[in-house]
Amino acid sequence: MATARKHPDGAASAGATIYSVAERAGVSIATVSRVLQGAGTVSSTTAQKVLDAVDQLNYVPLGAARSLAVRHHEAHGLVLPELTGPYYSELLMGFESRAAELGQSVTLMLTDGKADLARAVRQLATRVDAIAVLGSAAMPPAVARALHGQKPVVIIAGTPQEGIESVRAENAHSAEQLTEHVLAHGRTRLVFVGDPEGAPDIAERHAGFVAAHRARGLEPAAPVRVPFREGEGEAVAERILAGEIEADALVCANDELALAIMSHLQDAGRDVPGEIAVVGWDDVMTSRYVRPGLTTVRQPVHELGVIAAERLHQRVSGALPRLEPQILRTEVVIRGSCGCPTR
Amino acid sequence: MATARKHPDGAASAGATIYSVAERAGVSIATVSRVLQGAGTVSSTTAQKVLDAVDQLNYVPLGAARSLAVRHHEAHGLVLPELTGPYYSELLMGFESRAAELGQSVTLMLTDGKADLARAVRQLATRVDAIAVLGSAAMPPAVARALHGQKPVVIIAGTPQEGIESVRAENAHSAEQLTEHVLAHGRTRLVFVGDPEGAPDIAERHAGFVAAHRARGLEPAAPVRVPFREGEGEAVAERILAGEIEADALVCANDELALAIMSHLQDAGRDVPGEIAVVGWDDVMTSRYVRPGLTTVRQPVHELGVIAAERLHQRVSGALPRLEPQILRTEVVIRGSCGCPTR
DNA sequence: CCCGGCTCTGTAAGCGCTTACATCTGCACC
DNA sequence: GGTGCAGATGTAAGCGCTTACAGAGCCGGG
Repeated sequence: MATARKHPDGAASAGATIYSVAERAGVSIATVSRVLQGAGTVSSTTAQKVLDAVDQLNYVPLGAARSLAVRHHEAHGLVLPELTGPYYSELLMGFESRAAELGQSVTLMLTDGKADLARAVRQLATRVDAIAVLGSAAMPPAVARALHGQKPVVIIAGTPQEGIESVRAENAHSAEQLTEHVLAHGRTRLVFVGDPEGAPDIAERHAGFVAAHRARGLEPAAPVRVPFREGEGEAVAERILAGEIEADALVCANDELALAIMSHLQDAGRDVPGEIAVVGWDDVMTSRYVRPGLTTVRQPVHELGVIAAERLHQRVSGALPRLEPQILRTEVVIRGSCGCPTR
Repeated sequence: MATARKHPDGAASAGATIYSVAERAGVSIATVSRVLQGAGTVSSTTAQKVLDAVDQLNYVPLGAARSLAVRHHEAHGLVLPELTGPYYSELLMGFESRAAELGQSVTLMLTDGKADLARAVRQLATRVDAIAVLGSAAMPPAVARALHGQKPVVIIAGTPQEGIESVRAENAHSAEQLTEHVLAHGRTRLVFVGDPEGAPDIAERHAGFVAAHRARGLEPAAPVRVPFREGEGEAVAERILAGEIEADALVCANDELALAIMSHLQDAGRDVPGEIAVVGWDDVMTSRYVRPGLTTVRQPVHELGVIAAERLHQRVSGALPRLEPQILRTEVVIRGSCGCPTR
């Protein structure tokens, strides 16, 4: 009846193992495992003994050992560029909540500021069953490809790559709608602010911008290519104030940019939207608070995260990759900065 | 010379193991491990053979197996309530960046909306070497205590608990300073908005609020106890508009609250700061953009995250817990909403 | 020419779990 | 009273790595 014990030490609570628990409860490690996993049949009196022992020893199973045995990490990886602004946070919240529901931990990796990205990603791949990557994350395509084939991968809001699953929000159509809305206000010199080559979704938004012009037989002006940094907004505003950029409406690639420009312009005494209209993208919190309210586009960011976690889990559970990109609907939010009297 | 191989299959690249790599490279698994870990001495020609094999098989080591062998997860856990607003994101970014520098992955858990918190935390404990918990995370103290003793724990911005390491930003003193600043503007009916019992840092801020009054021989009014939700701000504003709350200055527990109230008040035609001053806490992005700019307090949130990651790592590496709480300095940011002409 | 001491590589023993399979009860049934 | 079966438990074989230890070459010095 003596319990097998290659593990002589039963002391250190900090190092309690399934063996010490088994010994203390007077059962075999198999029984302990069964009780803890709720698998198999165990009499209730035995189960109680085990539970007591677990309690007394303050036993926490070693995840790595279980992972090795079951051959699953029970964890999903998420790769984001960074976390400023509400976009990524919201996405992460969606991802985490769904992953947790599915019993998966989430291991986060931020790419910005990382010296050796490839190494970091490879290291991540080592500890998770599947990985979701934000399209805008500065991830060498080669890395993404290497990952794929090793682990299920889904790309969020990025250019779909051959054979890699992807999910994103609709961009081009709403951009066209938004642009058309501004044009309908009678504006004629619209300028797109943001770098279409900087990220795939920006490219799409720009495409919508162009399409709206073409639909009216207009030729769109060249975009003002700037990165997302808040500081860039000021710079753009300066160029406008200096007359370097001529425009009566600005279609910005995101709200941060739009807000910075708008605020700077207003400080310089310009009338927004009177002299110049400004619209953004993302519907961040600030956009509701500034005056005039910023007209923008709302994306189902939270849901993007949820879906990514969901797909990952299904793939890990053996589902086949979904061939075509999943595209979620967005919504134009009209406030005052476009010229509408709304508020 | 034949390589040991209990593992007959050498096919499936998706399932490449150290055995298949070893076999392919014509060496033993020990050598493969040495090459990959950069430990021990391996001739460069052998190393190259291994590297080639790794490449061809697209081999990704199984983290769980390594963790089990080295008896470290090489991962830190971080428990936050949620991720809206810049506070938690910034913290997380600090945490992640430092953890990554130290070669640790970060596994994130969000408590809001989690049905079985205790279970979730226990599950987290299973997969990481150490855990940082945000003080405001709705974590049953019992859980925190159970964790502690199992794994190193640090509490961020929370009430220090017996024997548990903690790090936070200074609150009481800056709150006193901020309050005194408002009082110095000649305001007499200040009201604290926020629930001192809701979170330990709020309690401290309230204490500072009270102290500033006492220092002038004034008796502070009772706080308006409301939670953080943005919606609550509107409700408070309504109560002020209705004359239910009498005040010529509002000291709010955080910026979200302050902004919501201020914006609502302004929409109703009230003059801020003319009729009523409003100050907040956190210096979120929006606070720079609204007019008047919101006077607030800036905390070294990023650094809080960095330090937490740092301490965790040191503890895992055998360092003793730091006895007294580490307290970081904050900074009052004066803008216009307090009555200053600044801008 | 032998030997000590390198350098490089292989052998094998775990790390702490899960789980298929074997074993052992006890009990209902004939 | 024997048979069969279901329920409860134990046995032991891995899961894929790391690493202490040992062995095999090889070099130079005495």
